[in-house]
Amino acid sequence: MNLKQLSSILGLSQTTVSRALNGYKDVSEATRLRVQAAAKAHDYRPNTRAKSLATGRAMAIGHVVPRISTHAMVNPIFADFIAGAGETYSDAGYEMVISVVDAEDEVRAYRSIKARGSVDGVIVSAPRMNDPRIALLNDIGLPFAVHGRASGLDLPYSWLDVNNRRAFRRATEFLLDLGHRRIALINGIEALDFAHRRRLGYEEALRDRGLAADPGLTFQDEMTEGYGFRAARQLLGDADPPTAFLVSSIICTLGVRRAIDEAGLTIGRDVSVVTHDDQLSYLRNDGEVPVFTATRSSAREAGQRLARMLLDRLDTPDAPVAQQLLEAELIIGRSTGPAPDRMKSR
Amino acid sequence: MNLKQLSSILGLSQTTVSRALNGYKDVSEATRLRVQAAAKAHDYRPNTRAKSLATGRAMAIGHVVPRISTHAMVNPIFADFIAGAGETYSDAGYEMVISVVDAEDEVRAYRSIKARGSVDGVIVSAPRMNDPRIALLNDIGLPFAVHGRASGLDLPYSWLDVNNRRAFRRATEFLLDLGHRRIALINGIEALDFAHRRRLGYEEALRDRGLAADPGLTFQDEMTEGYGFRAARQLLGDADPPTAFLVSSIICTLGVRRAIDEAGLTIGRDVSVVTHDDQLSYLRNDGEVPVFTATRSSAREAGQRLARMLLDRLDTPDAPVAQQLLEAELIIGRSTGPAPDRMKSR
DNA sequence: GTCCTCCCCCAAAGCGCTTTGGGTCGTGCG
DNA sequence: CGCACGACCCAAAGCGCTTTGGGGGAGGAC
Repeated sequence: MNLKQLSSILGLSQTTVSRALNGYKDVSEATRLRVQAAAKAHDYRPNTRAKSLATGRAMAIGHVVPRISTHAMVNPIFADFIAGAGETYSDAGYEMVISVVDAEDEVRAYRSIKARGSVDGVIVSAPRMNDPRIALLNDIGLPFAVHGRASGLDLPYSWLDVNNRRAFRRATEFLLDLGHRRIALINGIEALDFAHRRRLGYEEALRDRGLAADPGLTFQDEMTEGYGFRAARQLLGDADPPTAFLVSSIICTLGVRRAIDEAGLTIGRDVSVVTHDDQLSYLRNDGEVPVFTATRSSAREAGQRLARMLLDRLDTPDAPVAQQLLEAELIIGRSTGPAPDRMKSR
Repeated sequence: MNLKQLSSILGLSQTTVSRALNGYKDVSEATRLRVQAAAKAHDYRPNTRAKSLATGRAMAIGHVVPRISTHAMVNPIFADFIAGAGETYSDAGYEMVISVVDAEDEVRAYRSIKARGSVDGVIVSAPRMNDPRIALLNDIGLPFAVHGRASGLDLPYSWLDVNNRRAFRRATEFLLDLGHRRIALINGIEALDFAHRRRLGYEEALRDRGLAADPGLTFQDEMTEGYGFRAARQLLGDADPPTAFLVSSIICTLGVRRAIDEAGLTIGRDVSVVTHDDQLSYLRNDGEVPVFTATRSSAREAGQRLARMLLDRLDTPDAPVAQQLLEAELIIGRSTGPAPDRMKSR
């Protein structure tokens, strides 16, 4: 069923039917109702491709996910984030298109997306420091919004970020208040902006107490369970092991917990752990008393909000860029306790 | 830069330029090269919307993810699966569009997808027993391929599945061989086909040894960490607790491990655990000796293969439906050992 | 009666591409 | 020489929609 058929059934012109369905003024209430009824009866939906060709709007938002040819990684946070964004899109009548592109030529990919015109805008994920994509997108005029920020750029652009620096600063202070002095940081890859900011927060808190960050206590890598395990195992085998771990992802934290268990230590008593918790739906860290003390911020909600932000931008392209900084809550769970050293020294 | 502009620059007709770029016969090698060079120089890409309107092919595949309004869940397996599929699409010049739809009216959603014509086919995930979507898609003539199967239907359709029954049968036999008699099954929701089949495999293995499945030992739910924890905690508190756990997802297994740890038991000695392992990229269960004994099958690879299957189907719609049954490997890790009861009884 | 407004409605152009159905050469063959 | 046939190329139609730019008719004001 297409417009032509529908309008001939109704004995009206395509113009009138189109206007009736799209809520234009120039059509009597009576015919509008008649058209709507017929559309529903025949289950008519305008063909997306034709519609977007005519209007110039694709009614779709792109998400570009880089494919690292060497090491195939799918961030589980991505799933929750996507789900949140997807809900917003679907409510607004938009579709979500995901392009998997070789990380090597992301630039080409964005140009191509623009030229092919299959989306109205894109969400940029996992910005690096001085991320070149932002300038590029500004250049080619493809609307976008960034999940995170890019330190070092002073271009204006729309973003939504968690206050990673403050969150990790608070988490570190919390551990310091408990008497911990050797605090390990199991971070994400620090070329990524969020990880960089988390380290800044960690270092600030230490510095404020007159402590220097021990480079031997900080790790950075792709935030897998295995990485968490290996880093923690190594640290716990040291001559002067940390009494607390600050971990960038709950996935990673699972590995840290495994290493602690294997070392025969008890979490929350012998060793404290604070994690960042993106509230992944399959890995909830909640309940009356959560398992892990955590800086908490919902990836799904971030997806919803950022999608909204981009859609608003498409509606009013001339509005100033929007920026949202979300604060992570510090949730006290059962994985933290007073530093054991301190108790001995009493 | 569009076709019109490009062809006027070249002093050729749009027809010729189009044919040159699309590899048609009717154009001399000289002009073809000239056209290709110009296209590259001006970074020309045909507009997707116009192209698909003209050809009738959207060059996109849809994935429909249901949104459960009450309980928002994002299966982390989905992320890996999607990533695999996305790679295949991108290599084939296809895009992936994800529609988040209210679970209540999935039927309407599929009809709408067909009518709007924004994709050439869809992947159906998480089929239930007698899943109505399959007949529906056959009816409306939207090409599709299913990740899993739907017990109870004898329609022909394309699918790719893991041999869940055999995998869980083998896993159960493995535990039985170790002397375990009380084996808990921490399953997914058994209205979903894969979970149903896993239970069948579990029951078959028990029956073959003359054992009846104890209903008190089997659980089913959304496969979260929390569910695994609660189920295992409850079971371990029983008067006659199981000596082994068979778990449907590694996420769930993390919760089971937590419960076992909290009960002061040692995994692989006091309690054995076998899990299904989808080889999630952030939760690898590998290394020389994996942590968990597992039935292993890659979600990402499934995505790649199923995508390929659907694309092939689009190319040759009249070919018979394709079906692939993958076998899961049984990987022996450190989470299993002889049943403790048996040792006592020596 | 005439003119002007509204109110509804429509024909046709246009979005950027593919594809049909010719055209125009030049060449080889009888 | 004339004809058939390839090899190249092109104009125009068409994909299904939106939108421009009217146009007819009813009603009100003069």
